[in-house]
Amino acid sequence: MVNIGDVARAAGVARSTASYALSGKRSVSDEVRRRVAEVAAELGYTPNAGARALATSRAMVIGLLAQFLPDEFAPAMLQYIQGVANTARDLGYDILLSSDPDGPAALKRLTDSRMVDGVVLLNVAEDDERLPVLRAAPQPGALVGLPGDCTGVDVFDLDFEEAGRAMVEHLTALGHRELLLVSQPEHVIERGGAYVWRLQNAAVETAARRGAALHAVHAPSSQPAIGRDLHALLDAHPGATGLLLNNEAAAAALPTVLHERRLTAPADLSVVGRYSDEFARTFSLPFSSIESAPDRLGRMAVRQLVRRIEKELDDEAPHVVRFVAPELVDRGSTAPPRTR
Amino acid sequence: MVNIGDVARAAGVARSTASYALSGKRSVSDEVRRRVAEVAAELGYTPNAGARALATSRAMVIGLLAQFLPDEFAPAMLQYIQGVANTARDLGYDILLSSDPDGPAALKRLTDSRMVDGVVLLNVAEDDERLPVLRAAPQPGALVGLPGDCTGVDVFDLDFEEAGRAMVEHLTALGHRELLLVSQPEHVIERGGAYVWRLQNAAVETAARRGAALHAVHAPSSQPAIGRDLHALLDAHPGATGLLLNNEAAAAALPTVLHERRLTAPADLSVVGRYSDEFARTFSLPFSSIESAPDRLGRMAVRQLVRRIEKELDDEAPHVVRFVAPELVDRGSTAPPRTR
DNA sequence: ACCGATCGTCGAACCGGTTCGAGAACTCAA
DNA sequence: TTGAGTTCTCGAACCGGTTCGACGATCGGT
Repeated sequence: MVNIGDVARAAGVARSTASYALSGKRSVSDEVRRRVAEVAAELGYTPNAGARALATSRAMVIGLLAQFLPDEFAPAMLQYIQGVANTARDLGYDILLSSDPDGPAALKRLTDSRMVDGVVLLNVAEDDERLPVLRAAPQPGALVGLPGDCTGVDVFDLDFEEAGRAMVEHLTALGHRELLLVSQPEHVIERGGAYVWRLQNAAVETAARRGAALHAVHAPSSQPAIGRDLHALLDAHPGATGLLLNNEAAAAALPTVLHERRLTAPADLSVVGRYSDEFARTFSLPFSSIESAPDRLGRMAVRQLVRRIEKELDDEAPHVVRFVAPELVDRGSTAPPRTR
Repeated sequence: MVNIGDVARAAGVARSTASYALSGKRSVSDEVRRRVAEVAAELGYTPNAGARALATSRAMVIGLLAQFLPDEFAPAMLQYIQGVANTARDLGYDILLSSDPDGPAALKRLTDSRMVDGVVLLNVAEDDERLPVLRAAPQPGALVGLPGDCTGVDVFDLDFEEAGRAMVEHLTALGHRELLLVSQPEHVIERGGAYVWRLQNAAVETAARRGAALHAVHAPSSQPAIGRDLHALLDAHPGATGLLLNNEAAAAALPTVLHERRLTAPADLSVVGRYSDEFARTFSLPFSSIESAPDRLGRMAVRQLVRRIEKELDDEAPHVVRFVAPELVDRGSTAPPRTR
C-alpha cells in the first residue's frame, strides 16, 4: 500500500512537505504542490485513517447508537438512521453503527477507544442509562428524543405535547365528541419512552378543555395482537367517531382492521396518526398524520454535533433542547362525525 | 486520556511488558500480569483504536455498503442490516455503515484508507459497479445478492429460481390454472436486480410445464401508484385465481386493495408472497410466503467474511456461492380455486 | 552593500499502540 | 563449576500520518 513517504520520495520532497502540500496548512510553492498532487493521484495515494486519527485525534467518524428492541417498530427507526447517515456523509463523517442491546457498554467502548469523535443517541429514554456514560466521555453527544435530564448534551425531538394538542383540536373542531387514542405498548413507557406520555397527557387535557371524551389505550407493536386490540377497542367504544394513533404498528395494521369491520375513513371514522410522510408513502397509509420528521431531526442532531466536534462552538457553549413543531399532513381521513 | 504508558508506569514495568501482559502474546509472570490488569482496570484503560489499527493493520471494523434507493423498499433492507450488524458484533467487529449513493467511490475510500478489514455489499446487482473496486482492494468482501461474475468474492443469496418454482407448484397443485405475478419495478431490473428475472423465469417455465397461464407484470414500489397497478392487474385478468408477489411494497399494499375490491384470501384469491417472517409480522401480512431469510443471509456473509479476514481460510481458498433454499411459510392464504 | 522579514523546505518528534531481538536471572544437568 | 536452555523483562523500532522549530534562500528597503 502506498503511503505518504512514497509520494514524497516520488515527488522529490520531504514527507512533511508532501503533507503540507496536500493539506494546504502551510504555504508550499505552486511547483511542488502541483508535483505532489500529480504523484499522489498517479500512485493512488489515500491516507491511512488509523494513522491520521492517531496524529490528529480526529477519527472523522460519528457513532450512531440505535437499539432494535423487539417491542419497537423497526421501520420507523430506519428513517432516523437514514437522516443521520446522509447528513454525516455530507459533512465528511462516516457512521459507526452500533446495535448492541447493551447500550452503555457499547457507548463506553466507542468513546474510550476514540473510534468516534461524537455520538448520536436514538430512541432516548426518560432516564436513559447511556446518558451518564456519555456525559463522562470526552466527546460531545446529540440526542434524538427527550430525556429527563438534558445537561451536557444537545437534544432534538418532536414537540409531542403540541402534537397531542393539535390532533385533538383538529377532531374536536370538526365536531367529534368521543375519541380514542392508541399509544405505544406499556412496555415502551416502562422503559422510559416519555414521548408516549407527553402526547397522551396533552391530548387528554385538550379533550377535557374541549368537552370531549378521550379513551386512551396502549396497544402492542407486533402482530397479530395489535389487530385484535384494535378490534376490541372499537367494540368497546361504539360511540367513538375519532381515532388517534401514536403507534406506527397500529397505523400499519389499521387498514386491514377497518376492512374487516367494513368501515372506511372518514365516512365511518376519522383517523389521525403520528408518523412521517415517508412512512405513509411506504405503507400507503391513507390517514392524515402529524409529521414526525425523522430526517429533519437526524439532520439537526448531526449538524449540531459536528459544530461541537469542530469547536465552532465554545467549549462550554450552552447546550440546546430543540423541539420540532408538529405539522398536520392532510390525507383526507377526517371529516365531521356521523353516528355509527 | 490514559494510555498504555500510564498503565506500565503505574505497574512499574515497561510499555512492552504491559502490552504482553494484557494481550497474553508472550509469557509474563503471574505477579506482573495481575498487577497490570489491576492497574489497567483501576485507571480505566482502553486501548486507542487508531493506534492499534495502525500497529496491527487490523481495524476490527467491517464496512457495510447499503444503498437506499428511492425505488427500493427500505424496510426490507433494514432486516439485512440488522442481520449483519448483530453477527458482526458477536464476532467482535464494529460496523461502518455507508449509505453513499456513489457506492464505488465510498467503497474505494473505505478500503484504501484501511478503515475496514472487510466489506459486506448489500443489494448486489447483476453487473455491480462496486465489484471491480472490491476485487482491486486488499480486503476480502462478501455479497448478499448474486452478481453475474462471482470471482474473488463470497456470495450468498436466496435461491430465487427454486422460489419461483415452489410458488407456482404450490398453486398449480391446488388446481389453479391462471396466475398473476407481480415483480419489482422495471427500474430495478434495469439497474441489474437479476433476482427479479431469476424468480420470474423459473415461475413462467414451471407454469408452462404445469399447463397454467401466468401473467407477469412489474409494479412500482411506491404509493399510491402500486395500489392502482394492482387494481388494474386484477381488472385485466378477471379469471386469475392465484397471485404471486415478488415485491414487498405490493405485499404491504395488497390488504387495502383486496379490501377495496371486497375480496378475501383465500376465498376469492390465493396469494403467495416472497418476504421474511419478520416482515410479515411487522406489517401483519396474512399471506403465505417464501421466507427470504435476511438475517440468515446476513449472518452467513459476515461469518465467511470474518473467516477470510482472520485467515482461517488459505489466502486462495476457493470462494463460495451459496444459495439458501426457499421455505414456504403457510399462513393460510391459499386454497383450491373458486370461479370469481 | 547590508539587514531584517518572508517564504519554502527539511529533519525530528510525536500520537499510542505492537513486536522483535537481546540480555538478565534463574534452573538444571553434566 | 560450567554451560546450555528457560523464563521473564526491557529498550528500540515500527506502523503512517501531522506538526513544530530551524535554516537557507530570496526579497525589499535604506
